[in-house]
Amino acid sequence: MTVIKLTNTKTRKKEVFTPIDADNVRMYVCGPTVYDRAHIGNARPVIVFDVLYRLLRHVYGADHVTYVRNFTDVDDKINARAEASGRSIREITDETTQWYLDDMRAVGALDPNEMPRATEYIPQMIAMIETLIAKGHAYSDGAGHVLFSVNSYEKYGALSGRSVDDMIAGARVEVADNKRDPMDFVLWKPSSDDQPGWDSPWGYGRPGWHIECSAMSYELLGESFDIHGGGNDLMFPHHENEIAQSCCAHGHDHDGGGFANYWLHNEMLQVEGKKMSKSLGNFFTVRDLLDGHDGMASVPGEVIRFVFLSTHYRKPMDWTAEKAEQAKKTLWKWRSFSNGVVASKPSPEIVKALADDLNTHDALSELHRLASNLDAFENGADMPPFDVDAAYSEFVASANLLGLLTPELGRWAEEAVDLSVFSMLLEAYRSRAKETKDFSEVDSLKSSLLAAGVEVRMTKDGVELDAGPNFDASKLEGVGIPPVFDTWKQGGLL
RNA sequence: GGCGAGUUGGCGGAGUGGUUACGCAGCGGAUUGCAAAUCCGUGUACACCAGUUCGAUUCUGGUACUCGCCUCCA
Repeated sequence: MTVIKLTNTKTRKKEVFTPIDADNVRMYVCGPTVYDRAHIGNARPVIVFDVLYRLLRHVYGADHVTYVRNFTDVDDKINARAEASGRSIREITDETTQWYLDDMRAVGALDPNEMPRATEYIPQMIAMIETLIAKGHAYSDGAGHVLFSVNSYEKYGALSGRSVDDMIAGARVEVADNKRDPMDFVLWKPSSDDQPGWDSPWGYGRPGWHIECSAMSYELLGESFDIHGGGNDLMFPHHENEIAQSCCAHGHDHDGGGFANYWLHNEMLQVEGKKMSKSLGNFFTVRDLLDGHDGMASVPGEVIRFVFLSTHYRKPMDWTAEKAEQAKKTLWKWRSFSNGVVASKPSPEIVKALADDLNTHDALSELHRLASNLDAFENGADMPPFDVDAAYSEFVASANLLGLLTPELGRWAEEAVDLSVFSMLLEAYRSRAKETKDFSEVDSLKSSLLAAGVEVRMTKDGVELDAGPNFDASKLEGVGIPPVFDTWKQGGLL
């Protein structure tokens, strides 16, 4: 069995991963609040944990992993969006949820096994809040709010390495009259008539932010499970609060045990070296990239995925157009010679790289090695004999483990372009030039083709033209086909 | 102010107590009418200052700089 090592935020160390139950490895990842299109930063945890999901399925078996990623469909940002647009909340959350699924599938993310919506787990949240009150970890302020008492949980702050005293000293906490401690956070809050709400023991209201993940993970994965993931911006307060709620609700208020054993956090994403923000004009959504935006060419989902995988998940990642361009060229080439190959088993080296704390970059390096080996073979390099078919199959299987070179993501590279007219013309010019030694016509046509993104290869056997990754058919419109060409064609000279 | 991360060759980006990362770009050669593609060869990097060590880019301490979180933004 492959040994997987993961960096656990809880211990700040890379640890050997041992599941609670190898027959059912359980992972929970915090999903989106559905009020708008996912920006490219949102895609990072999705891709990172998708790779982990694929690795776990590879190691423990596809039917022995349960991956849960929620949709937060009750939130004040959604309320604000509904009010501003005049549309209903449900309309907005349904639409945004579908967008999210479409966009994440477009970057090659498998659907998790469960995708619970927060609003379908309100009774479970209320039950958990009642338990917390009964155990003395939460209190009602009598005005419709229920708050979690951070002082009732001595390990509060352990995940993010903060103490309650430090944070209060930081003076960034909101002071409110109804809190026993400034760090106490809301489990339940009252709703007005025009806000979404549910009846509860504390009146008509809605849940606070953190309780949903505690309630849904408990419901779907149990009191204890293996992995909990998310962006590192969620470490505090969201994950800290989840831990406090869950541990206290399930009798682990003194040891901090139970709940998730391994906490994984991905680093943030930047764009061209800067934090993505609307004011800098470098803010864009996954859909913007997929469809093309602001005059920029569209970026295939597979290319987005490749770029993300080229940086380790615990390091800040910089999205640049340059990286996307390089990734596109690489994938184009890999696709061109692996087209139609049936995947077998991934290379042990790829599995090893991923098992070492998801070293996706190292896995890509290994993929490069496998690819260049095949490439060298294709080009007739002098090399020791090997099982060529097996090598192709292993290459594709290895890429598949990373979610690359899958059939679903291949459409962008499959546009068949008929360039036969141009290759015949080029061939004709060339044979004539060989007689006359005047290559100007050949060179002129060649430059036009190159400018349009066509790969031109002339060998002694003939001319070969292929549309490259940046092929632009419109640039070929101006290339003249001389009338004599038709004559040749009709005369059977070509 | 508190917590945390990072600083690697032209660029991107892994990794390691002593030996080649890898990719892209570059350079030389083969090949080509010229190219492209491909093949062969090529670069000796690890912020700074101390310390530990036979030996540190890799461990320890410090300095500088960058960045993230502490604002229901992944």
